[in-house]
Parts: sequence; structure tokens; C-alpha cells
Amino acid sequence: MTSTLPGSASDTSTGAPRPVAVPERPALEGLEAKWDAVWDADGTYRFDRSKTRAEVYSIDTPPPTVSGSLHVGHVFSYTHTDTVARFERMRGKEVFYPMGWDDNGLPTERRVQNFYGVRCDPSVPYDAAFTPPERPDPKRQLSISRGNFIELCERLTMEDEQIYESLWRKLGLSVDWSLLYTTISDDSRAAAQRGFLRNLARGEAYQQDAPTLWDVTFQTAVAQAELESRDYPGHYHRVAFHGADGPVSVETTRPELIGACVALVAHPDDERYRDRFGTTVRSPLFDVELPVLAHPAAEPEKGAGIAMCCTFGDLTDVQWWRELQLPARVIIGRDGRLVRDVPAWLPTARGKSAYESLAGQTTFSARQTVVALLRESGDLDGEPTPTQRKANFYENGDKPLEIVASRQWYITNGGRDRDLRDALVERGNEIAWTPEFMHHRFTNWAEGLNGDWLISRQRFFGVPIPVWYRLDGAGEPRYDSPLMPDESQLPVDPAAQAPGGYREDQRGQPDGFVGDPDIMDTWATSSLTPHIAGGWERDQDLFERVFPMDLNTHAHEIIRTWLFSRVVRAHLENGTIPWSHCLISGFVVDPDRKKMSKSKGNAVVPVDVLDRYGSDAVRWRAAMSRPGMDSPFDEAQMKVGRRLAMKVLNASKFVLGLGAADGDVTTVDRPLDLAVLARLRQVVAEATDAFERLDYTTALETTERFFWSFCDDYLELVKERAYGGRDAAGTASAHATLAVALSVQLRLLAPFLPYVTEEVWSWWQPGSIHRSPWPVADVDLAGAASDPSVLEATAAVLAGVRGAKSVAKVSMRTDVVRAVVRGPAAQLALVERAMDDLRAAGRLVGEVVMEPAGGAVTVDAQLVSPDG
RNA sequence: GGGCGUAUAGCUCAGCGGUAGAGCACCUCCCUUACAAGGAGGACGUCGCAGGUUCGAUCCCUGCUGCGCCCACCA
Repeated sequence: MTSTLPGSASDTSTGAPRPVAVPERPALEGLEAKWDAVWDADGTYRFDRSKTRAEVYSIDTPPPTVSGSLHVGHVFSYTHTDTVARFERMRGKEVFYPMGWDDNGLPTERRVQNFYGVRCDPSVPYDAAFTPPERPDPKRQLSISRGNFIELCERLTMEDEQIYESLWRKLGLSVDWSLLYTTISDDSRAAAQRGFLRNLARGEAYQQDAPTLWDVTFQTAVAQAELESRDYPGHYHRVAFHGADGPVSVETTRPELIGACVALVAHPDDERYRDRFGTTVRSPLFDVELPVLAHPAAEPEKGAGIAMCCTFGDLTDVQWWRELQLPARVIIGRDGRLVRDVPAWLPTARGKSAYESLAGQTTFSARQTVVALLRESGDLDGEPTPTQRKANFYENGDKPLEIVASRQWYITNGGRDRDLRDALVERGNEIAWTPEFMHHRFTNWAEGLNGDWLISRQRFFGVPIPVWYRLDGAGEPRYDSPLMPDESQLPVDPAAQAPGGYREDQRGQPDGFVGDPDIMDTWATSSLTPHIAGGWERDQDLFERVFPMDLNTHAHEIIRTWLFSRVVRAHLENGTIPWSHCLISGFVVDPDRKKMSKSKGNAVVPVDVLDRYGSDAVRWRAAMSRPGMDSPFDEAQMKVGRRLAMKVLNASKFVLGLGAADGDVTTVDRPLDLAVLARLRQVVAEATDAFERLDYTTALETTERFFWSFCDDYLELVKERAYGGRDAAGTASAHATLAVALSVQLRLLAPFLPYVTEEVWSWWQPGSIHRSPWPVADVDLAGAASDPSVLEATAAVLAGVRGAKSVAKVSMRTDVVRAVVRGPAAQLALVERAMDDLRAAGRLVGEVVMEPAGGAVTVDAQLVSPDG
């Protein structure tokens, strides 16, 4: 009987020789385009939705923000996911691997503004004939209607998404492109709105008129998860407030807020101010009487130990405002400028006049104006002293955030509810984290939340909050009982559609209705990617086959946003974790270990790298960076990957050229061949085990190490025998070994080098290597009982022979007329078993003497005959 | 200030309670019937510092230091 390779699809009934077509000069160039087209046409990665949940391996992969370009860090992290996807597919799972584009939200709006030089103004009417300016002027943005703005967003994102898809295809991600979703699509809008309405129905979504962090450039609220604290230069100003017992000095970095001051606050135990508590002081310039109050959040060591409490300088001000029941004195508008109208609380003409000189100024200008006024009035004590302080910024913004009271929507996330927070932390404990220490980031974040999740944004391109409000007889909105659409109507646009029971002409009329003007933050949509991609409530049959998912992969910077928010949504909606495993990638950093970014000008354009080294090479480099570990970008490393890919082509060509395309594994009988198969068996076991732990790097390293020794040692040792001629049984043993070893190694490398392995596979095997079985069964057949050390022992002697020739500076083809091999007897015994192969490879034409000795194996080689 | 990671060859990184490893770079050699974008060989280290545990520590424990990241503070 003929035993063929279980991994191959050859016809076992006939045992007919496999047709082999090896190119004369195999090359890496062009493999990406060639195989991407074939995979697409053949549906190689298409998801078979008839499979049950147990048969499916489902993956939630980040929908990249469509705001310009992908960087090398993306390439690495998505490659990590793809290696696991390919492994699971080969080991028999039906892999659900969709891709999405996150194309709504502020980054997209910002890109559209800059790209076309426009700005959305909802008061401008729609212009059907509008065309964007030929030459955008970023300094003078053209005001256009909401409708025109959204059209531009859609147009630009479509172009960007084409570029994204072509990059991912070139990289060789094995996604099923028929499952592509976008976060602005109708399905995503419907899912986001449905999720929100269900949160609302369960009391998990609510609105509140309260101070919130506010970006004055984009004029929208932002969430805690989107904050970034940055160094921000400022000055301490020592400013005098006047009381009956004399002046009190405070240190402030924000003197422009003196007019918004509602109290001075010091620690209750602070002796310096004990006598002042309960008294009042008068603010400089503005003459407002302010209470001096005690609160434990005041820190005696900071500044003068007594702080201005303003509306609102920071979050401590908000706390004091709440807990001490202070009035609100708003002077900072939503545009970041001081409000135009003179505040009613200023009691004196002097104060009113001082304010008039500030009205309408930015906080930055107002600060300078106030300092000048304080100098004049003598209330500035000394000169401002420079300080470097930290300020909160919106991560995509460039001005410090203000705190503005406004009506906003929130979703509970444990920030105000101990039980929910504990439940979410517990969800984190249910997830398997790779690497494990990334679990800390999740727990840390959940336990450090100081409020619920603010999801409403005062922006334009996004998913509308799907509610309306009744207007009372005076035309004022009734916020306490929003009108909601039926789920079957979703998605809805409250700005364009009337709620049930109302006509469009009642919009804005007394006793009519008004739509909620806000949109949801993009994370409120992308927190539902397992639901959106999985067909939640749209295709429930599919959803049940893929959810909860198996794997979530991305880099560590979005643990607090994307990862955490998905856990929140799945917990609230489904009572489960969204996936069982999280694989967290590190960053690609520049050679100085700094994070790459476009603004620093140190970012590398991925498509250039793919073009220069080939996708397999770049994927190899990506796979060499372990989960969670930052990795410096180094082009020299790409060359190493490229060399491996080339080696796969050349070694395969050689093996197949020897006529070793097929073989009967049961005929393998030579000790060296058996050793190779026995060692390979261990390699398969280690690589499989590593992949099961999501340790793709070890899977690759183990395979690669073997592959190089296979090429450098085994191929050299077996070459002569494989050529055939004398010993038919020995040749058959070699051919069968080469065939199975090549087949197995190609499959072990396929998750990393999908292009070269597919190319070689196509020379001699039917079908795609990426749908062939992971090679566990193959190596179980052969070599199981043999000693794998024959390979290394023989290779060590061969290395000794080569060393002797290298030192003698002669060609490796030089004959060895006499060799003395010294080493441990057990080692020598192993070498004896492969002596014929060793003689051929080392050109040991004469006597070979084995001398048992201690220590490592050494070889003395006599290179020319004494008489020659 | 809290947390996490990391420190091994010039570089990138494995490793591990028992004689320090790989790749790159470097040096020397070889046009060998798969591969010159190749092959063979060589050189390269107080395993961050200080204590402790142990027969023995690069590895385990404690402390410190450097680097990086996350979070908090931001009067």
C-alpha cells in the first residue's frame, strides 16, 4: 500500500506521481498581487456560516479610524491577529474574520475640514450644486451645510477606505472581505441606536445637565477615556483678595477666571486660614464678595494653600461647587472665549468696566489683559513665575479643555456605581489576557473611573442620538420624557424625521417636538463591533454562531477605550464578556524608542516597506515582536525576513527538483531521515503548543530554527543519497523524508509567510495551503521511535569538517583523506549511524577514525593526501 | 504620587537554579550541479547595582538605579 502524506490532497487510490511545476528562477516579486487575486476568486478565506459555534473561531479586530493613513504599528498588530487566524483555520476551525472601517467621528471630520478647507455650519442651507474649493485654505475654512459636509465625509472616507483595503490585501490578512462593515453604515447606525435605546430602556443611559470636559476648538464634550494630559507652560500669579482682616493671597495659573470665582477654599486644619473661615473677601478688579470656606480637598502644600474656586477651573472646582453648594458664575463660553455680556453678579462699575475689557477674548488673551489690570490695581504680588504644568487635552485637540455645564447623555460604566464597577472588573478576570500584565491596565482603568461614560457629541458626522423631545406650550423642550423610535424604524435621523404621532411641520413649534441635535461618540458605535460584525438582531442566526467571540487583538493604547467599552456593552446587553481572549500588541517605536507619529515626522509609510521587502518579510518581522512588547523599527530586520522567504523558495525548488515531491513515509528507514522526522515531530508539537498560548513568536522561532538546520545540515547530508543511482532504498527513504518534511515545514510557516508558502504549495499540491490541515498527523506517522539526536550529532561533525576547511581556506569541495573525530562515545555512536551521509557531505574519502574523548566534538581533518 | 513592563554581545532579542545563546552588524574564507539579496567559519559578555536564600544565582527574594508605558495630580 502507498502511504501518502495525510496533509496533501493527492489521490491515494492510484498513487500516481504528483505533477510538479517548479519555476526556473523563483522570485518574491509579484506574489502578493498574484495570490491576493487567487484567494479572492477562490473564496479561500470565506466564512462558512453553516458551521456551529463550537466549530467557529471568531475574531474582533479593530476597525481602523479612517482619518488618513495606517502606520507600521497597525501592520504589526494586524499581522499578529492574522497569524493566529491562519493557525486556527488550518487546524480545522471555521474562522470568522471580518474587517471594519471606523469612518464616523471627530478624526474623520477633522480630516475632511483640513482636506477640503471647509467647516460645517448647520445654519447654512444645503447646496446641491456644491463643489469643494479647488485650493483649500486651511486658515479660512468655507462654511457649508450639514448635508454638504456629510457628503464630503462620505466621499473622502470612501477613497481612504480603498487605500486601506488595498494595504491589508497586500499585507495578506486572511479576512473575509464580504463581511466588511463600516461604522457609519445603516447597519452600524441601527445597531448603535438599538444598543442605546436598550440601555435607555434599562436605565443604563441617561442625560444630565452638568459640568463636563469641553473641547473649545471642536466645541464638543469629550469623555474621560479621550483625555490626554500634556505639559503646558503657564505662570503662577500671586493675587490679593481683600478682607476685613487684611488681604489674602492666592496663587493661580488662571487669573482670567477671577471674575468666575465663587469662593476661596482652604483645608479645615490649616492654621493660616482658620480665622478666615466664615468671613468674606472681595475679589480684585471685580469687587465680588466671596466666602472663605473649608474643605478637605484643599491641599495646604499647593500654592498658597488657599485656592480660588471658579466656574470651572478644574475638577476640584466642580467638586467644591457641588459639595459646598456654591453658585455657578459662567464666564467661559463654549467657543473658549469670555462671554460677551457683562455678568450680572459684578456689583461695581469698576468691576463691570474691567470685565468689558475682557469680553470676547480667548482665555489666553484675557489672561494677559487681567495680569495688566492686576498690575495697575496693585493686586499682583510680585511677577508671575513660570511653571510647567500638566493640562488635560482632548487626544485629537490642541487647546486645553475647559469645563462647561451642558446637557449630555451618559451610559453607566461603573464610574458612579460600585457594584457595576466590581462586575466589570470581574468580567476582566474572566478574560484570558496575553500578555497577562495587560490585565492590570484594564483593572486599573475600571477602578480609576470618576464618572459615567459621556457618549453625546455636539458634532455632525456620526450616529444621531435617536430621540426627540416634546415641546411645551412655550416651545421649551421636555427633557424628562424623550420620544423614542421603535427598533424596527432604525436607523433614524431625528433631525430629518418626525417622531411617531407627529408631523414634520410641528418641528420646533409650541406643543410640537424637536430632535436631539447630538450624535454619539464614535466609541459608542465601535463598542458594539462584535455585535455589528456578528449580525446582532439583524442576522441572529449568524450572531449565535460567532458571539461571544474568541479573540480580540489590538495595541495597548486602546485598552481604556475600545476594549473597556466593549466589555461594558456586552456586559449590559448580553450579560457576558465579548470575547474569551485578548491579545495585546506593543507599539512599533522609532530607533530612539520614541513612539512613532506623523507629527514627529518619524512615522514609516507601510506600503513603502511592503514594496521594498515584500509582505512576507514584513510579516516575519511583525511576528518576531512578542505580544505587548514595544519594538523598534529597523529596516535591517526586514532583510532577515526577506532572506527567509527566499530560502523557502530555493530550498523547496531544490527538494522538488530532486524528485522528492511524493513518497511513502513507511519506506523511511535511514537513521538520519528518521531523526529528521523525529525532530520535526517535536517542532510541530512545540509550535502548536505555542500557538495555543497565542505565542506566535515562539511558534515561528521554533519552526525557523529547524528550517535553517534542515537547509544547512540535513539537505547537505542527504543530497548525495537523494540524487540516487546506487542505493534505491536509501534514495526512496530520502525522497519520502524530504517530501514530508517540506510539506510539514511549509504548513508551519504558512501563517507567517502566506505568499511564499502558497507559491511553493502550488508547485506540487492541489488547493490552498491555507486550507490544508495543520501538520500534526503527518509527523505522528514516522520517526516516532527514533533518536532525533542523530541529526545534531552528525551535523556537529560536519561543522567540524567545514571548520577545518574554512581555517585552511580551501573550498568546501576539497576531499578529506583522513579524519579523526573526538568526542563522547555516545555521540560518536550516533554519528556512526549516519556515516554514509556524513562521508558524502563532508567529502571524507579516506579513513575516518572515531576516538572517544571528553568535551565537545572536534574534528582533525587531513585535507590532501600525503603523496598528493 | 500609584501601577505595569524592561535591563543579557555594538544592535534586536531568546534563555534559565548547574560550563552564557540566536539573528543582524563585524572579521576571514569559498563562484559548491537550491540559493551571491548566497554558503562556510571566526571573534564578540563582570547577564544594571547592592544585599539575601542556596553546595551553587544571569535566573528565586529584598532594596536601589536607568529606560519606557499606563493612571492620578495639574492652586
